Amino acid sequence: MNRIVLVRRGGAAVEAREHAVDGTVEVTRVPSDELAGFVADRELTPVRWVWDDTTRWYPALLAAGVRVERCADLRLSHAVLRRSPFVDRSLLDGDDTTGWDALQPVTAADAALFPLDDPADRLDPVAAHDRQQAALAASPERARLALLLAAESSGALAAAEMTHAGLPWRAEVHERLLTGLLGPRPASGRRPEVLERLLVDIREAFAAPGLNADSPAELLRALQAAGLPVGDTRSWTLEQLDHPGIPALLEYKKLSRLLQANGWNWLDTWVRDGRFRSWFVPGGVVTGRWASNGGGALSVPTQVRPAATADDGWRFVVADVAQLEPRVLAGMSGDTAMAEAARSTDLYEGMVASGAVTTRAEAKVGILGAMYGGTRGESGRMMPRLTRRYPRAIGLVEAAARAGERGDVVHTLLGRGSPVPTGAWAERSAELGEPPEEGVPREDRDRQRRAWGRFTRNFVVQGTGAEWALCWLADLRNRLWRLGGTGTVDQRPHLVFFLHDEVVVHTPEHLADDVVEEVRRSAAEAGRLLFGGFPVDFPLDVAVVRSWAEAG
DNA sequence: CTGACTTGCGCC
DNA sequence: AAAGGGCGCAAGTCAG
Repeated sequence: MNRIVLVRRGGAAVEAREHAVDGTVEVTRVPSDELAGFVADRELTPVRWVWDDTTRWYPALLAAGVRVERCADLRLSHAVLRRSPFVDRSLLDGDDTTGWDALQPVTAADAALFPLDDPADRLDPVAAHDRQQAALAASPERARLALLLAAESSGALAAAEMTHAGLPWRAEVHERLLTGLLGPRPASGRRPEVLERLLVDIREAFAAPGLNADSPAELLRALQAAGLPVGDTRSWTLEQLDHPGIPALLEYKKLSRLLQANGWNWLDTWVRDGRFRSWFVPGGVVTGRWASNGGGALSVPTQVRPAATADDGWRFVVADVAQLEPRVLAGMSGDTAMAEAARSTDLYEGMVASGAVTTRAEAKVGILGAMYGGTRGESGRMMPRLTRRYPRAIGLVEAAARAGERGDVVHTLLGRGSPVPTGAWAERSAELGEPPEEGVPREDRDRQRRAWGRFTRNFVVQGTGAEWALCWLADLRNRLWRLGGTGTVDQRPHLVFFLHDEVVVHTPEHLADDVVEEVRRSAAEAGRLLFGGFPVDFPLDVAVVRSWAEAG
């Protein structure tokens, strides 16, 4: 398949360098205002677009109604390759390597700034692409790495499309919900009346007339003055207390949180024209998970999800994977016993059925403890039994933890590397018998060492889970496009939300059943891509709904 | 005053 | 004795 490298040449033109499979290169100068038409034309036959950064190219193409099938995102690929233990990093060295290291994605908030002085314009995408291809070709694990890079780049396309489309959101539903819980929208700077009433009760109950319940420090002093033995003001802590003022305080905290995080200001800021508009940030987390920017898109509370409602004549298809990470762990470790338990729709029940544990609660706490490094209490007690039953799965996370504690780098199945640890505990000089850094007590260093081990333990599972999800998303994106017939991305079934192990597709109602089918097929395909013939299942919970709140 | 940090809580 | 991973966000707090 031909690759076309796009290079900005000032604001007015783009240079398109088409690399044919036989090695020849054809260079075309395209005026910027003709780029969308050029891309649309070349998309008629398979091609891979190579560009410095999807967030710098794709939004404008989408705005012009042009969708691309595949790309190579040099910024994201660079980030993966620079850290991968599968890569000879010296092959990536060039004059502008540090520039690629530092390159940040852009969001619409920056858009006004970046054409004038964009650091990306000081980078050479042609040379970077050559170096990346050479590094990939020289890797002993190039098949896995190539899959990771393709998935990462597809994710970048999906993210831009989701950002472009926005999540359907009915402001009037959201407002009704707020008014019902908090009272009418107050004047700016005032508390809603329900909060005011609760505050009166709280002040009275704790004999603290001027108390500002939004101040943790002030609140803590008031609680302690009332004789309550607390060291913080978390809801979970307060729930343990027996005091007549606590119910009102808990209610206040809950409603206050709703107001601050997803209240009227949130609506004003993030919802426009019936869409919640935030930015998905592929590769925003070291493990490979996505981050988000704006409106807290990764933590939309279930409380306000009723407002996420499909357009008239459309539906949401909401799908999530049950227990993604334990299944991924079974697959990547080749643990047949755990994979057997994963044959069940509920992996934890599968563990009970096999006799590994007695109750589902035990299974859950044990597995989560194994993946997060919890060794206290219940989950700690489960470990010997789990280790006997699932030696390869538990062995894999234990090895990752030990490697992290030594200061070593660990990697995901497809080769994403963990960061190199910094900090006094990780100084290699300590191993060479040199005195440890002044002023850092041994206990502190040991605690930091174990904390890093928990991070690397989780990294391998969370990161491989993110790879599975990326493959799922990438394959689903293409299947949805093929379902659609004609029209732009948001006129066909299209992704509107993605969060670690869950997707939401917005689709014309008559295609909803087809979308369900494609969601399932793409999940199966993701399993094949990562684990080949190894028999580990990824069952989905799928719902066709009008509102996001109806799912799950 | 701004900016950096802390606290607390939402999501997976 | 203590020992649970990853985020984003808003408000409060505090130093400069």
